[in-house]
Amino acid sequence: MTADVEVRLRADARRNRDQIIAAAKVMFTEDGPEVPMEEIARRAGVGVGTLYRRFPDREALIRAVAQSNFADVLADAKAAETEEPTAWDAFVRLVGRSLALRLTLQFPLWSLGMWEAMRDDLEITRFRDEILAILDRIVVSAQQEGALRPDVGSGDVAVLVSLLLRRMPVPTDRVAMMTDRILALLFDGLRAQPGGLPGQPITPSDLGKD
Amino acid sequence: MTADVEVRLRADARRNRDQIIAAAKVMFTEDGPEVPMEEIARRAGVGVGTLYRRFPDREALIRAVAQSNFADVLADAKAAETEEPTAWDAFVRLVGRSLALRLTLQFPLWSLGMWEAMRDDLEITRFRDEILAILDRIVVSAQQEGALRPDVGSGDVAVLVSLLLRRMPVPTDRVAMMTDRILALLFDGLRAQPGGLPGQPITPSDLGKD
Amino acid sequence: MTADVEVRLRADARRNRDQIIAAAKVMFTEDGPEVPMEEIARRAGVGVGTLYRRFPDREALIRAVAQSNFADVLADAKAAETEEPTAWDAFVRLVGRSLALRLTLQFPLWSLGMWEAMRDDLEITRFRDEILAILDRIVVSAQQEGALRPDVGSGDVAVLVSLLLRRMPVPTDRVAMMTDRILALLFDGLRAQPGGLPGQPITPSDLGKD
Amino acid sequence: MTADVEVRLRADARRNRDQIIAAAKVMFTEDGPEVPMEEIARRAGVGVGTLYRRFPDREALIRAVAQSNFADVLADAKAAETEEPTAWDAFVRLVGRSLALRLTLQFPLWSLGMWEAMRDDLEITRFRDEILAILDRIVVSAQQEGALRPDVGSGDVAVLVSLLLRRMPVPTDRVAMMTDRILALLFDGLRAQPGGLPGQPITPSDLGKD
DNA sequence: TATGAATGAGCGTTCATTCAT
DNA sequence: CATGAATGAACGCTCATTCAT
Repeated sequence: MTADVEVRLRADARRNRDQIIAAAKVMFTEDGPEVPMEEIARRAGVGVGTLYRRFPDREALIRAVAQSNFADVLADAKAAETEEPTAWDAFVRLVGRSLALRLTLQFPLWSLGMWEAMRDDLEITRFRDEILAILDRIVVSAQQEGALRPDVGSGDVAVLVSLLLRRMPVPTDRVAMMTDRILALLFDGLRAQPGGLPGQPITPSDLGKD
Repeated sequence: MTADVEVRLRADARRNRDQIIAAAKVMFTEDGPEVPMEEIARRAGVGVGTLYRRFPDREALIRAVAQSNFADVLADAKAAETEEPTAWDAFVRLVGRSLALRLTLQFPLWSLGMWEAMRDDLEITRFRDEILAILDRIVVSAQQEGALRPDVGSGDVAVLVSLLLRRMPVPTDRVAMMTDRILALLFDGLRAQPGGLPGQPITPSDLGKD
Repeated sequence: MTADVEVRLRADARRNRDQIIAAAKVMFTEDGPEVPMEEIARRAGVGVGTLYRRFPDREALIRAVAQSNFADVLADAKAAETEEPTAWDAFVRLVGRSLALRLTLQFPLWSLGMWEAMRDDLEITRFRDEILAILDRIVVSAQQEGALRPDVGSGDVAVLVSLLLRRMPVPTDRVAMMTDRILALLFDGLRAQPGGLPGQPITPSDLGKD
Repeated sequence: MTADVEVRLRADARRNRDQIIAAAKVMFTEDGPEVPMEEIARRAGVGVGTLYRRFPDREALIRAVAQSNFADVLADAKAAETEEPTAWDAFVRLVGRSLALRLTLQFPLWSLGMWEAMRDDLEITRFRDEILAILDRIVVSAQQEGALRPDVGSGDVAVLVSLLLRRMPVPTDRVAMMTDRILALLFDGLRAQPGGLPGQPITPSDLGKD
């Protein structure tokens, strides 16, 4: 019974927490990392105080949102790896179709401070490492399949995608088509076999040392 | 004499204006679009009052900086078109080597409001149209040369580049190499002849309607 | 059975109340009258809600703490009066050695509002009157003994002590010695017989009219 | 002419600064160190922004007020030393009659943090050292005159006074008389020759090491 | 006209108090 | 009756913009 009460309480708190993160995810994505905390609270249907009870400051909230995003990406990556017939298919699905990936990647680009905050977050680091490990497996397999050019590393892919998948400030109805074309161009570039790329393939550990 | 005085004043004012824009260009690039106006003024060596005399508000200043950037890009584009032996070379130079282009492109991505402000600025629109016209000529020529795949439009290129050329939040010594590799991948994709891209080539007028 | 339960509850409640007051006493003394209520509750090992159930607001809690302090002082005063051989000894013990007195006296000095709150508290007033009555008896006796100068009233002593016995913001190891010296100076002043003090001796009833 | 303009500007700013400090002095004294900054600004007749332009944060303002207070005390101390016929007279005047001293002394008692902030302020330290040096001279002279007991140091006096001269939370009309009586008691204690005080005389350098 | 002082709205954050569980 | 989650008012501080000099 006591347990029951506590579970109920937790359920409530949990729901609030989730609502806050959901609201923050939307508002950060729409309005950038400086949206007034009060707006986030309003959108989540709670008071500011509640928001601050769960997340002591803005950075904590951002980290929580990032964790949530990374968790989604990890799920996507796992699904892509296990469900697709070829590594290239998995690659295309993960890079080209993961909405979670898109949302996640525009996050750390906000500012250097944010980048660092996220790098120091253990949870996020863990997610990131897992994701990169999966991506690395996919890249290597796709190269063994002969579908992906051999002179790229999974780090190249990560950088490329992180640069590419950001919100375009154009009317939304056009974004979809544009994005598809850009991705197609990108895949063509990644498939091409010819001459070498400059420098060395970028690996996950290159990124890790940032 | 009066004229003389006025001319002098104008020279002074001109210098102030230029210093302010130069300072703003640096600080916007380094610290984003929300740097305190007073910092910009300090860096320009003038008082805030002077800044506000020249640019009634932040948006006006941003527009002025953008104009200046676009003018630089236009100069780059003209030089590329006239000085390079082939259209493909001009294309690579403009897209891959124009620092002005890079700086310019990270600008309108700051926010939707900024994008709109710039679209409504007559001067900027003029620059932009000229730039896109040149880019379009280069693209068409490069396609006639057989160097550039025929199923892309100059709008594709503009979008691709605008997404690609942004500051990466990684240590600077690594950025150069990463950028080179990404650009090489991109050019390979653009060179590839194979199957079609989805949708229709994006043209300058597509972008104009945003 | 119901009675039993209620008695049990009362015992519980009583214990909670005591813990809260004990915690508050410590924290008010250490951190001043504005310590967050939640900290007090945490230290007392109860939830804020419980604290507020017992004490409707901060002032109520402060009054309760003050009552407790005054009760301790009264006990000290009674003990001093009955246990010491001479009135002067009782006087020195009460004024110079009563820790309860010291703690109590830094209390009402916090603010005028607090002072008034305490003056309007019937319980506190009763304690205070009893304490002052004892002090007055001691003062008169000590004067009859010839030990204490005749031109002071117990009110003088009360005022003097209330000003004197406050925490000094210096490293604690030095405080003890300083306090001893100050008290010795004070007692010398009180013992001295010479010329008159200005004004009239301050009596308990003078204080009562504040 | 330019100079003239600048002087005018400075005069304005100076006046604002002075008004802010004056207001802060009053409000800190009346309401403690946590009065809302906005109240201080209102009382000074300026906006919050102006206040923050001059004093980057609350601590800076407090330090400025303290400096001003200490400067006043120093002036009082100098006047007492030069104008009074005997060292004992100077002593009584400084300790017993300096309003500036009274106001100053309730300052550092607010909190440990404040005490430290003031100790790290070079300006304040300088004033303090000068004041203590004068007090020390006065104490020594008064002892040579035979008026002041020889077993106290100027540090004893400083501590005693700092404890003694604080606002009493009683109706103002009674404060004056009470204070006079307390001071008279104190002076009697200081004059008395009998037995020794415990510990060693407290010197300015003892205080300096706090 | 250039300056920088003044203003005040706005956001982050804390905490007293209330109330659902 | 205990708990601790939720609320929102209040205050610190920043900065865009205005305006006196």
